[in-house]
Amino acid sequence: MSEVTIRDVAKAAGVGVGTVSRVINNHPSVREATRKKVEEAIKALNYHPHTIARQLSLGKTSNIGVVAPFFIRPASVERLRGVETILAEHKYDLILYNVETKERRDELFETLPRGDMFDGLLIFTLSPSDEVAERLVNGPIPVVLVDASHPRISRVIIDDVQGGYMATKHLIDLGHERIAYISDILESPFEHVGASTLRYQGYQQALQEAGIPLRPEYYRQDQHGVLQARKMAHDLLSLPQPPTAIFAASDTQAIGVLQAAQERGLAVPEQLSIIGFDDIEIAEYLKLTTIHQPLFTSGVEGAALLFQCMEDPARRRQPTEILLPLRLVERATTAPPAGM
Amino acid sequence: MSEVTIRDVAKAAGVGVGTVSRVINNHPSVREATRKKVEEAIKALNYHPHTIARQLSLGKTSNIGVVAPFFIRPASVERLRGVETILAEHKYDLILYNVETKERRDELFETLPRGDMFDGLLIFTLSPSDEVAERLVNGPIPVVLVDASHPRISRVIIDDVQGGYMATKHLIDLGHERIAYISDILESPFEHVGASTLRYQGYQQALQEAGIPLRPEYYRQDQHGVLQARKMAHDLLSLPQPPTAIFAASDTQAIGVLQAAQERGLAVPEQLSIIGFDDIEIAEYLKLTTIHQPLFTSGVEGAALLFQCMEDPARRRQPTEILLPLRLVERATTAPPAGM
DNA sequence: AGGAGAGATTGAACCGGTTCCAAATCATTA
DNA sequence: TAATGATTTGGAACCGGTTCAATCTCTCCT
Repeated sequence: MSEVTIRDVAKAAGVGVGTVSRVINNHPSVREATRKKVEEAIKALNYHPHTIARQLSLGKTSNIGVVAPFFIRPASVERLRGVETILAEHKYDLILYNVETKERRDELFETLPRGDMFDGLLIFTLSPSDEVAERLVNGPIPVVLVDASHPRISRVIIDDVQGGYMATKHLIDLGHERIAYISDILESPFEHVGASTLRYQGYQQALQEAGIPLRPEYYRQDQHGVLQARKMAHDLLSLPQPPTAIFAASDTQAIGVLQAAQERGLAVPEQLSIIGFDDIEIAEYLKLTTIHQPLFTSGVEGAALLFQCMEDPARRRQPTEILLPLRLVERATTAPPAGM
Repeated sequence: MSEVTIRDVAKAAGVGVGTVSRVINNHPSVREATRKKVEEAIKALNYHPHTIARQLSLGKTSNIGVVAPFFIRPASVERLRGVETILAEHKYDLILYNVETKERRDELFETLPRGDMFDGLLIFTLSPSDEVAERLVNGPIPVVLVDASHPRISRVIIDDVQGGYMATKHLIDLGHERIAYISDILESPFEHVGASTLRYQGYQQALQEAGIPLRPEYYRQDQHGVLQARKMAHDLLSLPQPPTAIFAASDTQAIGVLQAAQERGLAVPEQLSIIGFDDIEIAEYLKLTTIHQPLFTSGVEGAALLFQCMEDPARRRQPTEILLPLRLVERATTAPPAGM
């Protein structure tokens, strides 16, 4: 089918290949008559330039790569959507690398920095080790982290410690003292690295500030997911002295907590307050109180920053940090504890 | 940085480029001693083959393209996840084309069939016109449709008419007669082409079969989205004789209906039955009765079929149709109408 | 030792674009 | 009309791989 090459067009139009190339890239120095001749030949042969060949000789791909762990999670999807809007503006295509295992992550961190398939790389949520960061910095293409961090690489992040603090403080201000925290696994160097841990720090800070002692039994961790969160909530609520409020490290996990409360016939927020994190779309419908983080915006900013780095290599030397604001969104799942 | 080419390696190892190439692709006829020499040179120079150059000379990209309208919708995301599992097995990468406007769709349908960026193309939800289909069939790479249809192209689909029928029949069997249907815009030749229309046909069929007259005021359409659905539900429930059951063409829209019911203080399912379509993840948490369609599986099957077509070009001549089963999932949002 | 045949190796040609130097054409002016 | 300079144009060389025909090296056998 489309085995028509630029040389075929040149022959058909009776010109040289250079001229055809110039017409395609509408370079100014082509006489009008010639241009027309070539354009006709192109149409007649139904010629379309071969993208890969073009990329090779240009040394530019017009693709950007995105590494997204669990891109099915609502948060990743929202970010991706943000990225997409910027890419569309720049006429860039998106190569998506999903990551669901540690092995896959390592494989990608090994191969991607060569960056011969794209002109820029966006990494979501996975904070690189010093060694990987080193490779990324020295690699041929710019990299921007979104929801992940490393001092040597430009990044778009939120202050997770502050987020954890805000959520916990909100519960304390309502009068709660028995406040639990559930999250995905902190030690996992893999998923959502750091975020849960940092939020936990914020949680601890707020408690300490209020003079509320930390109770180890009020902290649970498990794989991310509604089901696991539901299980953890049940465990917490079965304690001799159950918490009056639960802070879940993500809205998805908060849904599991809501579910558990419902199953136990506990009224929310009268008997149990629940606060999430992220403010994903469905949180509004569920009337879930949560900490809003600008997910869509993080994608937009990350992509925009990446394009800046691509245009101006100098920016790569001096990593930029964009810190996005958090906001408490009070809906209907938090209230003062029973009896206040 | 990585400007090391295969010729540099050849020189360093004191062999010809052909030999280096053979080592890279571990072709058998290389003597052990030579192989070792080359491998050392590769390591010493930190050489990595240039993907794009490889693709050009091989005429193969190891990418597959996916066109997904509104890939942020939970249904698209689930499908994508299915696709991803198959790609990972085959070591293929994923180039994602999001579509949110008619212009973008047309642009993609114009440029993608050339298929020089990938070895196979998956199109979600957008049924091609005869003209586009013609181009796809004659194009250089195989194409598979998922949740979209054209007689000349292999596809993975569900029976939307039957789905509409099942949902409506369920409500009728419960005793409902005042059954409304809401959907996204039928005439839109663009989004979710056909599905809503076909489900509407199933709805009509079921009503007719039960001898229930069709009431035009019980059918509403608007852009896809929770908010729009909520508005439509309010309109329906404000009618002098409001419906006792609402069938929403997607779970997302069903959420809007749930919201409206809640706002009006209508008990679900006692005063209003609601049934959705898709069975997205959150439907379970919401206890939404719905028609389950195998979203994840559709991605898996679509990708698998595509790989078959890529391996065996003969399969392209004879388009395959894979019809996935639908299933009614009864949860807690449907019940007999009040007073039965 | 000489020769046949299998196996290993080389490097030019190719994939399909872009670029750039040199050559050709055109327009302008003396 | 010839000379001069500005525009256009042609096409070889290049991007970095793979491939294949030709050549070189071994082994093994008589």
